[in-house]
Amino acid sequence: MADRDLAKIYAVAVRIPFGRVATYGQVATLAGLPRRARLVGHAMRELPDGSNLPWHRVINAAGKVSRRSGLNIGEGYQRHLLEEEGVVFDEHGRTDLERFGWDPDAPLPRSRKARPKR
DNA sequence: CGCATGACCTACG
DNA sequence: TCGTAGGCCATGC
Repeated sequence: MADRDLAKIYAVAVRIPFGRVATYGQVATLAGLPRRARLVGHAMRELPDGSNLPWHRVINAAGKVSRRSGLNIGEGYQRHLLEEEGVVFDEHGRTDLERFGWDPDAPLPRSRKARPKR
């Protein structure tokens, strides 16, 4: 059922740490849905506004914030939220997945090890 | 039930 | 990095 898959997606999305971003494919894979990145997109689209889910931390594989169909919520709203978390965007509206990309192997990089330096 | 669309991804050039 | 092509699947008409 779709609802069950959506629950997995939400479970993964809520795990995205502060100041980090994850791609649809990544979330889908972590949710146990390798080829269902599109489903993640639909899941986000169906998300209510007052949701506690960090949907703004979910972006596409290109490192850019995806544009919702038809009316978008605002000019760079998602980008603003990410910037508030410390995520930096370049002129192309793209972010560095190498630095801000969420590493499932390093859920909490509170110490050294996974240093997002580059 | 079939067709078109979509907050997408991967592969190839 | 970008453009094109193929694929996946839920949702709406």
